[in-house]
Amino acid sequence: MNIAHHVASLTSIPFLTPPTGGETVVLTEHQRVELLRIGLRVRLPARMTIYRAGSRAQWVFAVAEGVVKSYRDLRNGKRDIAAFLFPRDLIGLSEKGHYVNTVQAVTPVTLYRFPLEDLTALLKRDGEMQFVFLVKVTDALRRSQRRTILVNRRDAVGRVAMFLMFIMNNLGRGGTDAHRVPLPMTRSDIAGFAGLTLESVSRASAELERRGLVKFEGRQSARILDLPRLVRLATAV
Amino acid sequence: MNIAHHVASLTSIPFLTPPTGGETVVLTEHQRVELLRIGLRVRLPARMTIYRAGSRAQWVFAVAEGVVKSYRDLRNGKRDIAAFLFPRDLIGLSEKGHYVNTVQAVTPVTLYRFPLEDLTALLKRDGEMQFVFLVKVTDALRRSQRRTILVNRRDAVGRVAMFLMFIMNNLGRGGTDAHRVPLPMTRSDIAGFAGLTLESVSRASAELERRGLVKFEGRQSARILDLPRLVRLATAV
DNA sequence: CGGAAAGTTGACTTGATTCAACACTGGTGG
DNA sequence: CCACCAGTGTTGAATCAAGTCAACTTTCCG
Repeated sequence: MNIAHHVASLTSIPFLTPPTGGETVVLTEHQRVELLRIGLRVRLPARMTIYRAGSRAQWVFAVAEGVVKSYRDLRNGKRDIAAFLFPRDLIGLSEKGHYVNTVQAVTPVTLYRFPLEDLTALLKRDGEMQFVFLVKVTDALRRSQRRTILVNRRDAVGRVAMFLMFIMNNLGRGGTDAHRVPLPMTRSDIAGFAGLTLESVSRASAELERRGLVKFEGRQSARILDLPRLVRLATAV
Repeated sequence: MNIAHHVASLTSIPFLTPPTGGETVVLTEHQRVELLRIGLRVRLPARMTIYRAGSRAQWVFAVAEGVVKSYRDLRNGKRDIAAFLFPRDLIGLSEKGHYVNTVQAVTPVTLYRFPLEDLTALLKRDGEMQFVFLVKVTDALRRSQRRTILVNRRDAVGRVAMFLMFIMNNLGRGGTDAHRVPLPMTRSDIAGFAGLTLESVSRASAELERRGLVKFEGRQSARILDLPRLVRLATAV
């Protein structure tokens, strides 16, 4: 696989409707080269911590392959999953020079690592490229808001349905089987993301299966049996 | 008041720790002028809708004065408050050319309105200015994530405490009385933001008052009586 | 002053959490 | 190769806090 490929394919939903509609590849060949000059490709095994909350923020990462989780451990012992990150997502959110979340590989991952200073310098120089990043962060903001809607729901079954839709929208491009949803994260991670306990996720999953909407195949994957009804349930709020 | 002042004072927490630490004014005189050339100052009364979810996204706004709420009406009749926006915040989040939330003035507001096309063109030309916007959106993302933590909490009292801290952090610069928290929004808005019902907000507020942490003075303002304990309660999660 | 909107309070319901016991899975070493 | 073990997930019963429904009060504004 071409090393440059994934950096090249940073895509996003622009502010302005693109002529074609939908997603677009937005980096030029030249920009790709510029990014690779300052970036380093890194491969990490599953479960590896990429950085910890509070540590000095030196890099921004772009996910090329795999799934990553971003979380915070709360005082009450719970773990709030701030986001799951997929190929083409950026990681490295910091505040006053320190990362705000801990980020960990869920699956084996390939990342591109950019020194923060070099990247900001490059972005300031190249307005078009920076715009790609701006759009990307805007997209992350939208997703964060959508997640809050998910967490605001009262019913566990609806939240899990919404979570499944969320994964489909992010890993759906897998191409193979449109009705198979990979679930590389643990139930505990799902619970943290959906604002539920692990037990509630388990019960809600069982309920979805009982209703014939979804079939869980092993713990790493689910099959959507009745997409329309699942969608209605997920958007019922 | 100088018309240019508020646009000029778009501030943010940069990726890189600024030399002085804390917030910084980041636009130069030249950039201010450029922005004002494409921007229009708008004053709106309280309750005025600035734009509706789903409508064509033509503008980006910067809040100069006042408080604004961004929300979505959900199918189940509830209203999810995505964010409260304060002076220096940007509004205009869109997806595929359409606004995702409805935005409404909570108090009388002054806004600067920028045509989306002109603004994007300007940003692409001026990498330094775009960086200010990038940082600002990054900041919004952080706040959105923090809000999710708030909503994830189980206890209503803690959520209201967290909400009060949130307002203090955003309107605290009012200067006058550090222990007075203005609450221009309705209880219903607070409920929507905190993921509670209006009744629960009412009861939680009463509880905070009973515990001697806060005194509600009318419905538009609260007085913090025991900040340390309130902070501990708000960060207990 | 009057009416509508906003907020409060109370009684009851509900569904997720909690606590606890049990089942499954994948990897390790005897 | 199998037995064991720890990590992960499931299921059940009881609890409890926020939601719901309803009556009432206060405030705001014409």
